[in-house]
Amino acid sequence: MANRTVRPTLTDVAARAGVSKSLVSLVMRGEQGVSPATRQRVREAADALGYQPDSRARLLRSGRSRLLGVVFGIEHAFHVDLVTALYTAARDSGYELALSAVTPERDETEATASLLQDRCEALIMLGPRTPAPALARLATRLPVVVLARDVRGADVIRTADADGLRQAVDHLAGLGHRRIAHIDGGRAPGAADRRRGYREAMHAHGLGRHVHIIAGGLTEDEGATAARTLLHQSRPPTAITVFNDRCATGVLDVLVRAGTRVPEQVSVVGFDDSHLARLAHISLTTIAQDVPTMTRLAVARAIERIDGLAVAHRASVVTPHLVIRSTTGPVAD
Amino acid sequence: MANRTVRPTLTDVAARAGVSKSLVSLVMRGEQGVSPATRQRVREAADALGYQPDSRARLLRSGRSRLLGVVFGIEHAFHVDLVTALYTAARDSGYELALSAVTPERDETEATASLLQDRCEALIMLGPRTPAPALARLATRLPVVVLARDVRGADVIRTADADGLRQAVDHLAGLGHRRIAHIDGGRAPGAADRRRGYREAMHAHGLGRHVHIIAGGLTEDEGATAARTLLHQSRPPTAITVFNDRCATGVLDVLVRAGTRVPEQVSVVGFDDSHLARLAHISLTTIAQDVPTMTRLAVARAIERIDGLAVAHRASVVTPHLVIRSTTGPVAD
DNA sequence: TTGAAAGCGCTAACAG
DNA sequence: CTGTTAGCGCTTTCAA
Repeated sequence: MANRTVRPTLTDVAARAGVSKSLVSLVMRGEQGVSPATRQRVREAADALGYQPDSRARLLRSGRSRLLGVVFGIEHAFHVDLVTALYTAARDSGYELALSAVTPERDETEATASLLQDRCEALIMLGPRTPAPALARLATRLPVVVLARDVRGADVIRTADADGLRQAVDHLAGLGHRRIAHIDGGRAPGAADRRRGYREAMHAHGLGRHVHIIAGGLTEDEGATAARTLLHQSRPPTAITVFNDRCATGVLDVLVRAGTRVPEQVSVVGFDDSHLARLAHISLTTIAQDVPTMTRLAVARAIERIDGLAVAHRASVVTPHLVIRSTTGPVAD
Repeated sequence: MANRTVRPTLTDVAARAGVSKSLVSLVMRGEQGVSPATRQRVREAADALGYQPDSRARLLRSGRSRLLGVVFGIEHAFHVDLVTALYTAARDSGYELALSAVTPERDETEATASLLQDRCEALIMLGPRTPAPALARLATRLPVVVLARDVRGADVIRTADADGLRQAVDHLAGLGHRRIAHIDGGRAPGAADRRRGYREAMHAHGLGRHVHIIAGGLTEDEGATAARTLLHQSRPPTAITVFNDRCATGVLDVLVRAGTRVPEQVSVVGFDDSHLARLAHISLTTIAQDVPTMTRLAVARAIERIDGLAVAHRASVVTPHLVIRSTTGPVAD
């Protein structure tokens, strides 16, 4: 046979402690109304047996799973930051997180389906790519909180993307930059708003004729490609705002390799303040999404809905803030 | 009340189809011995109600969870690659993956405990930091497969670390390099073997007196620090082997910023072949761990143990291979 | 081929 | 404070 030891059940513990199952149940859950002596004996019996409650049975009986499903893209640096913070946010909520990763070979549909089978009570989806109607349909079955994407028919927690880019442009303009470019995120969630924020801020600073948007993307490679395009121009920009940190990392790399000094010759601003930006050797000036607030809101919203509180789907917009590091400086002239 | 729809149960489907619960159960599991007509009616009823089996109840009854628990460090690039591959490896195994992340605020103990509560049938642990005795104790309770770390008392799937570094040194020596340094991984899993492999290979090439090991680590920042140390030496090496890709990325960055051309002046070799190494703008020569093989072995080993097949704990050592990209070249003189 | 009944490990009423 | 009972949604005998 296997080396698998049969796991002790609540009944085993009860037998060993010489009490009823109910008492053991109460003790294990830390409920009140058990004499200290009994509590003590039960604890000892449980420890001796190495008893661990079976969450499946527990949840089956109580009709709930106390599980919050999280769908995330495991290769996205920012999602990783969000998941990390979600664990913290959920810590004292009475709910556990059930992770389901989207990988190149495992799509969102699959990731979601497995969470549904686990009877998660709500879904928190990070930057989902699922079409809005499908998302809305899903939201009729269980509470769905969408993070980092704007969509109707579900609860949304997102960053004020346009405002973030405004802050970036304000910062650069304040440093004297005029030729400020934007490497965008294409069709990625939030990209349209960030483009708009950039454009509006440029106009607000009277830099309308310097508006310059280049196709980028979410990845390092896409950033690198865009940066090369920029370098080959007759009059390259003195500052670049980039869709996200990951993409900005690619941009930085190309600049440095080309011998362009950052920030002396070109300033670069990212977006997200993901762990990438904080790396000492990158030290990227960026627009920080307020991850603790966003994740706290996401968990709170999910629970509200589970409790049947919220009625209409709401969108919470969280303000980002500028974090100045080493990739921005005064314009050289 | 909440917008939560009560999920239909097997009983609901049975009622609607006008058959017994047993039949529905058989149909849902695709078992034989049900007339086509009945099968058809049950299918329709299930679809009409949007029925989805409750995995918890199913597993409770059958006494199994068919779950493989995975403990991983969400911030480690290589773990992310492994998790991605594990999903693929487990796809047709009849088991599902249950992910539990280790974060700065959620340690391995906590990550493991939640998996145990879910009654995972086996644990796959990626580069665990848990002390060997604790790991061995855990392995007496359920099958534990350790990936990317060598430890007694559990099943181990790991890369031939020393051999990997030998390949790196062979490659560099073949390019004419003599002053080859090694930035190590300190106490990280595998670091000792990689150090040893480096040292042995250097001696094998008659380069014993050039052996030069510098304290590094697993992260970009640690690599950057080590690289700076190296640059400040009177006679810097012409080639550097680095503990892993992540650390090598930090090394590269410092070199490039210092105006050192790679590979013209200094060659760099990483380890892992994580997605970082493949980024076009990094294009790091590296020692590739055979991720598909390792993950396939890990899943297979876990299942063997669950089935009670394997007896003694075994260590499977997978051979890595050199992937030549753009960070290595002939020595300049 | 189909159905009835038992029970997985646990919690929630309720009674003592 | 403690024990008894019933049953969560499902699978699994066992009979029909």
